[in-house]
Amino acid sequence: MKVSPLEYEVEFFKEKGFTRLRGSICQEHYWTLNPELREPQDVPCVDYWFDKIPSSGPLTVSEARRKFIDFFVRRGHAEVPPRPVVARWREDLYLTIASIVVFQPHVTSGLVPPPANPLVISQPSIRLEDIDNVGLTLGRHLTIFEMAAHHAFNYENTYVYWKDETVRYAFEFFTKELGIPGDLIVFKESWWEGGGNAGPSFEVAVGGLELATLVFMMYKTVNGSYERIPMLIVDTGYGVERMAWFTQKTPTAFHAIYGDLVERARDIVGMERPGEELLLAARRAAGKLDPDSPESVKAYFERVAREVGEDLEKVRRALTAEARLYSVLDHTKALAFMLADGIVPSNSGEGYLARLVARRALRQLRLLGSSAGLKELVAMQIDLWGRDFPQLRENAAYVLEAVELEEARFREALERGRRLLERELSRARSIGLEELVKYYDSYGVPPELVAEVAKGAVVEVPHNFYSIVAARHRSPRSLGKGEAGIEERIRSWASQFPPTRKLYYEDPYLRSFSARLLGVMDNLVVLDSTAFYPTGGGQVSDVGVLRIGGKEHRVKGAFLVGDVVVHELEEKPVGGGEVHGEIDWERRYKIMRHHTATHALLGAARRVLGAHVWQAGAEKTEEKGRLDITHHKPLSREEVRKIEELVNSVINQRRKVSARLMEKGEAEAKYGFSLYQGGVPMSKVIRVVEIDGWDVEACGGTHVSNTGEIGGFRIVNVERIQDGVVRLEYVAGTRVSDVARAAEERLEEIGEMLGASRGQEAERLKSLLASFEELKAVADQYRKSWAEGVKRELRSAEKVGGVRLVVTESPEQSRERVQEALKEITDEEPEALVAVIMRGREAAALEVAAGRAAAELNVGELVRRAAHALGGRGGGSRSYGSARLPAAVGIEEVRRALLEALR
RNA sequence: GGGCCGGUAGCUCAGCCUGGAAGAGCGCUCGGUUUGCACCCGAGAGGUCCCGGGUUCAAAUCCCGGCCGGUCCA
Repeated sequence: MKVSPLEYEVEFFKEKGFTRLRGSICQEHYWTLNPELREPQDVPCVDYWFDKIPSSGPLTVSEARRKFIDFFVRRGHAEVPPRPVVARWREDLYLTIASIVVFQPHVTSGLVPPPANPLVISQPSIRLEDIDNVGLTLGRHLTIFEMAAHHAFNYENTYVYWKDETVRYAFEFFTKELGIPGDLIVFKESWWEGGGNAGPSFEVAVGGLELATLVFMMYKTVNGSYERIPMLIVDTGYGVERMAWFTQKTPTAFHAIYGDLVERARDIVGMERPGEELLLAARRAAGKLDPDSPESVKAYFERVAREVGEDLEKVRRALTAEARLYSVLDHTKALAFMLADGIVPSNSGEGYLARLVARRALRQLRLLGSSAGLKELVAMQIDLWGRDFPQLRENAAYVLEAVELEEARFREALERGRRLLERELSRARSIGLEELVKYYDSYGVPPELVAEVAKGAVVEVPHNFYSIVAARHRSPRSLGKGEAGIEERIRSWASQFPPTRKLYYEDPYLRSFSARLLGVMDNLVVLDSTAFYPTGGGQVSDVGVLRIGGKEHRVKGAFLVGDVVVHELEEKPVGGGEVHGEIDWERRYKIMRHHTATHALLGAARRVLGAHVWQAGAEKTEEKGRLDITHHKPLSREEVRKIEELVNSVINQRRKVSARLMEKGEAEAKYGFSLYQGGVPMSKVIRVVEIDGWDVEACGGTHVSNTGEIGGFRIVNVERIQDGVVRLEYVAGTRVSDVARAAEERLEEIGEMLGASRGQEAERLKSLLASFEELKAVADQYRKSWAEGVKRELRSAEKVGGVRLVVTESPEQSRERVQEALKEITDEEPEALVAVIMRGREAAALEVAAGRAAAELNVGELVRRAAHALGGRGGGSRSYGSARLPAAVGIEEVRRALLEALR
């Protein structure tokens, strides 16, 4: 888009005497007080030289954050606490990647007012797209960072502030709070786009380091063009870690962020400390380093080597090792935050992202030649950041256990891969690119490990290895989800009606009601109010009857289109006006019990297993409830029992269950994001269901009013349905009795089959098994004597063409048994040629085997010819054959055919 | 949610491409040898070839469907 220069003309610049210049290398426009600054002072146009720029004194990450927040609080901004790094309130994002994410989509779309306006926040954020560059750039790339931000939301009728004030704040903060000389601060003109929005922006850079981005969100992107949105949003992002780096002037950002943790981690890994000179030279050069370009990386190493007067290889090795150490620090911090916010590592969803980070950290450790584990490092991160982020300490036990488990899994995967690879190598094959990709993609073995195991037999690993892998995964775009497959025709018809009054919310115990008929299309009916609960939130819809025009119609179900409840009848009704409805109450009550039981169960599971337990799916029907929860390992019998007992005691405590509508922001502030167990409602007001002192969730279902009404609870099945997800199935209320009866009836049935009286089933089965063993032994005896008989017959049989032929019938119909017997006979009688007929109803099967002395015979061919002569088909190998013959074939007939074929 | 790999003895796996009597190593049991600890020799037990269907005279093997595990990517 062609951006008008007017977008960047700010009153403050004129007032202060800023000039607009254009860089000679980077060709971008920027605003400065100092025309001597020939470039916009940003990577990759200049070296880092911020260490030469004065500041008001070194700040830790924690201090820089505090300073920022206090500055804006003093200027009328309200402090908003940070959210989790897992974006639970977003359906389209796994991780919180910026502070603005906190306010999307509800605030930015204008649906919900912000918690304060203007506001200030410091939001821990995680971005994984640059994970491979972490470390090498000495801190420009991080997976986890804090984005400090002040936001202002300007509505059509409420103006807060816009560009001018935002730029003033930035200038004032950097000069007064950080002590940066104003003539070294550069505002580079830029354009920002993301999440469907766009707008002009300034990148604020000092001495090569970009310290902040000031975005003025004012467009939305529509098919590649821009449309003004009614809101004007000030979206800023100040890098807290960069402020710490800038003020501490340490060789790398990691030293500024982690302090002495860098050296402690170095000791754990067992690395030498590089000379200060090397790191300082690296920092100067890192400003122009483009980690995605092999040429730029090469030039970077060469320049550092030249400046410190060292051997290039030595420098490359030292800096690569440093980069690995730094990325281990970065990844262990990201992992601590991800796990503490409740991610369970798995092979899909956000769980996979945690696994990705853990495995990359482990790989870096391996490449450093260290056998150190992640656990100790993660524990150190919890220690370092736990004061500012208490969730780290609260969930430390789970975090460390999950880390340990991930490590074990990775080791197992590598072990498996190593065995496969060694086998492959023993077949003296060389390892090419194709194999490298296969080992990584299918078995999780990174290419450098393949190279290590395969030694010389491996091709070079291409630098774009991971994009080669990624290319294999490019899949056709998935279809847009659409609202659960409701036909467009129905959708547009239904949406013309006013919202249905939801009587099932006003009184979940309402069984019958009167309403006015608003519309009919085929068998679909819309009323002005209804007690029929429409399918949603994992709760199945009600069924029942509607009396329309004097005739009763069965209601098969109901569903929601927007705010309109659509009833699905068995046939099209006639007439209209007053309608009387009645729901199937027995069914509904069972569903309500299961639904409330689900909430009680989730509360119990979180208490027994930990706060990382989240609902991963649920269904409540008349028969049973089903709840999928995130958890990193299978539940023990003991844990299941504890959870069940806990739910039953909640039932006995007769806790109050209440549902009420709350302002979204208010509910979040009061209860946290564990509200959103079943997804995030896109509305200003949400319905909050609370079991007093036990569980609070945003939920649109119907519930009993007291846990006592659940009436009883029994977990009937537990299974692991996916890595990191455990499924619980359970029944409540009178269904407990149904399930108990069904179990009893099953036992009775078994008892009857066993002929055992009540309570004697196990004894009876034991003795039956004993007699079964006895019978098996007897059958073996018979088999043996049958085989002996065949052998006797063989010995007395006439020798024809070097073999003795016996044709006989088997009392058993099992191919396998006959083969077993034939094997024994032919092993013992080398000259044997034995044919066994097994007679079935439709056809007879023939099995023929020969002993060793009959080696020159081709049994398969023999059988093929004989079978053909007898009107069947057959074949086989040199020593064994089988055929299918007409059912009535006689022994003598078979003998003659075989003899015929023999000559 | 999708791609790729896999499921055979207690364990680790071969056999599958090219259909024809289910194998190896380790472990286990017994016997011998030895009496220095991953010793050697011999014998033996141990199988729903993941499940279901199809093709075929014949399926661990080929085809279809399902279940389970691993792994990479959204």
